[in-house]
Amino acid sequence: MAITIYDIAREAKVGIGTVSRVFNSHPNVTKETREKVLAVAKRLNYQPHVYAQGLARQRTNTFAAIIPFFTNYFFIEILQGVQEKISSIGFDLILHGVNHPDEIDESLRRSSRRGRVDGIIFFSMRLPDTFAKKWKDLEIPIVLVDTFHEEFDSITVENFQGAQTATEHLISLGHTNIGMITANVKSDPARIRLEGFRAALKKHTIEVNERNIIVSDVTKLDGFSRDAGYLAMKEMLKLGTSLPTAIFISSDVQAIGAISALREKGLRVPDDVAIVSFDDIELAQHFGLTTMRQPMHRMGELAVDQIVKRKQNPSALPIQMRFMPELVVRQSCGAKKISPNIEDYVHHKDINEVAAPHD
Amino acid sequence: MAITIYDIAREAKVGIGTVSRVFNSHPNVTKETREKVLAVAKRLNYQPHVYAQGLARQRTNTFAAIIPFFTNYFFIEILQGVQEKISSIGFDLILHGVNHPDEIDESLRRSSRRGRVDGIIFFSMRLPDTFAKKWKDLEIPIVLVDTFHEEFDSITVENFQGAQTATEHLISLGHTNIGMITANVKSDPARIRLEGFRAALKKHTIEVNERNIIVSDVTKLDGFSRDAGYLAMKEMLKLGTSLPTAIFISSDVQAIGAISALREKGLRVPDDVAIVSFDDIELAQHFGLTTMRQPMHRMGELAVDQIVKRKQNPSALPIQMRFMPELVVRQSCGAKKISPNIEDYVHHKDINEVAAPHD
DNA sequence: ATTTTTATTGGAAGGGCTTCCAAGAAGTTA
DNA sequence: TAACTTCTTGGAAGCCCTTCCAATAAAAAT
Repeated sequence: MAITIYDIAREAKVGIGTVSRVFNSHPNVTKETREKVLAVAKRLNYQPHVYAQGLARQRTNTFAAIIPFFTNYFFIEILQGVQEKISSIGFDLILHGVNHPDEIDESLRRSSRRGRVDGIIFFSMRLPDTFAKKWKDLEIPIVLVDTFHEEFDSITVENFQGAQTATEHLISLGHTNIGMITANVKSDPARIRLEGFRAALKKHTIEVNERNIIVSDVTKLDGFSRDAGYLAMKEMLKLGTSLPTAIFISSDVQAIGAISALREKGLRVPDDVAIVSFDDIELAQHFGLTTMRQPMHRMGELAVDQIVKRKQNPSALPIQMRFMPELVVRQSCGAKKISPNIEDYVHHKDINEVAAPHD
Repeated sequence: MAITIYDIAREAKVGIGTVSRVFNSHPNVTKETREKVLAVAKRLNYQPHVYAQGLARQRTNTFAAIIPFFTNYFFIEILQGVQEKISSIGFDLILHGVNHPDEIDESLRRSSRRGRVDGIIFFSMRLPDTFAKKWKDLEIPIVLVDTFHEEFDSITVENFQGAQTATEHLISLGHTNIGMITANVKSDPARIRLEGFRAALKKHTIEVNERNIIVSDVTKLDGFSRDAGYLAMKEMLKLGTSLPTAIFISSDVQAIGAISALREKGLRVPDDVAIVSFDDIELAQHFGLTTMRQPMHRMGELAVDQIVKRKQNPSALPIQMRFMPELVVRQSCGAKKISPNIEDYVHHKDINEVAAPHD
């Protein structure tokens, strides 16, 4: 049924080796032979069999991405970078969404099956120790994004510095009663951002009021979710009149949830409470969030680059790439805009009114 | 290096056929042999080679999803359903993000390479005619989601009815000066929703004022984007005092953009302009959008089911599944809330309020 | 005890490609 | 012209499985 190189070889009156060489751009094929073969291949509508190639070549031209399932826009934006880069080098992407921590092992196992993929990009979750131990036996490169393990290549963001910058921005706006809402500190980024927050206050000799720090104990997505943000803010609102005038929130999605909670109480952002968050997902713009931008798209691209490099040089020492997040000033922090450009203005209103049109 | 069934056969002192049978749960293997083989396999940490299996079995246990690249949350929510279902049946998912219409052909070609995938799920875009013609030569099942072609299985939503329901909801609230913002009518859903809108007005003998209809000519994502919605509303605002008091917008993302434009002019939703949109992406909740819900997650799952069925019965007539979208009443339409409890609104209400999509 | 049936097993063939080796053709050099 | 290189080519072997067939062993029936 399907056309194979044998069919082509027969029709073109050449050997299968020659046909193969033509398709692999091997230099030692005369122009005439090449053209003859290509003509026949085209006529028969030949398509190489990817699995047969994979088996013979001992590689798959496929990478796997293991991602905590995309309820979270942060991952999607990274994934975009991954996808674009991957298809630009002619590879395929196998996607593993992990809905529950238990599935991590299963995903890793499936992906690390011999000959399944040529590399794994592992996102945000803590790499299980069991895997780290076994890994040396496999020959598959793996790169971590938004998570860290000293034995592997990783691409992360300077969470500490970023948190510090965010907090200092609030300080620079004159706030002294500053709080923080953090995701579950079982997650490294959450924990480190909290440390950065503390450090910033300390640096400016502002006393840390522990009651101003709400640590989420939500486990789903490690608390990097709107719900978690909403709940945390509800909790913080119990502070009543001593509510902080400014809050650093460990992610944009949480900030969005937190804003909902504030709105419920009739509090306005930034007038009553100034907010700075982290990530700069696309939505941050809608909500006018001042936030620490992570170059997510770029991180995705780099992950692919790095895995390719790692394949070429498996024994090099693990590389750690860290990005410095960038402060993006919008409206939620209440900073004066130097240039009131329209786009930002648009979203300013959303924060206060549109999302809850009526109550 | 890598362990093969030959290694296991040797160690376990059995034949390779027996080893294979053990792993394929073939019934005719004695318990002792099976256990012996499994023990050795475990000891050697055997992993079957997926490509070799694929080659021998003539199938891949992999599906491809071809998706307009996910700037649009609508797709992501469908993709979640797809992913969950796919991994629940032990298959893998190859993801093709299409950033530009030109890439559609390339993606289809790659996916339809012999032996690459066992099925294709194709989203939202118009299937190229060239492919439709060639398709019969391939033996790969394909199912369309959110797009239609009479020769293929498809899963869509009743856009006409949905648009009509949405519009009638506005009519039922007493509006008579009703407008519509639609995405690019090159997209079928956009066009059909417009037709439904017209039909609803006609049915209630409200004259259609063409100036109240803004058709986006944005090509990116066929105008199903925030920017497109923003621009369209800017356009509509030129109507000045004769601005419609209610607007049906062909998607949630556009509605979000449109609301921004309204806010800019100091207009409030729903007080000044009532809005109903379409999709019910997760964000709709946040913006309090009254919208027509599409069961996206479910559509994703069904797509997988259907492709499995189609594999079993390739010659059956194409099946067309259509969901009736459901009106979800929130705030943007100005309808009275039954329970003004804002907490419910933020988190739980929508979930309980809306029945599961019917089959 | 003998024949028939059924359960288990080994391993060749085959799936479609790449790659290596050997051989023949063509081109160089002296 | 002879001896040596360099190109080009065909096809066997190998990648790792599944599956089928034939063979053997065990169980059942006579």
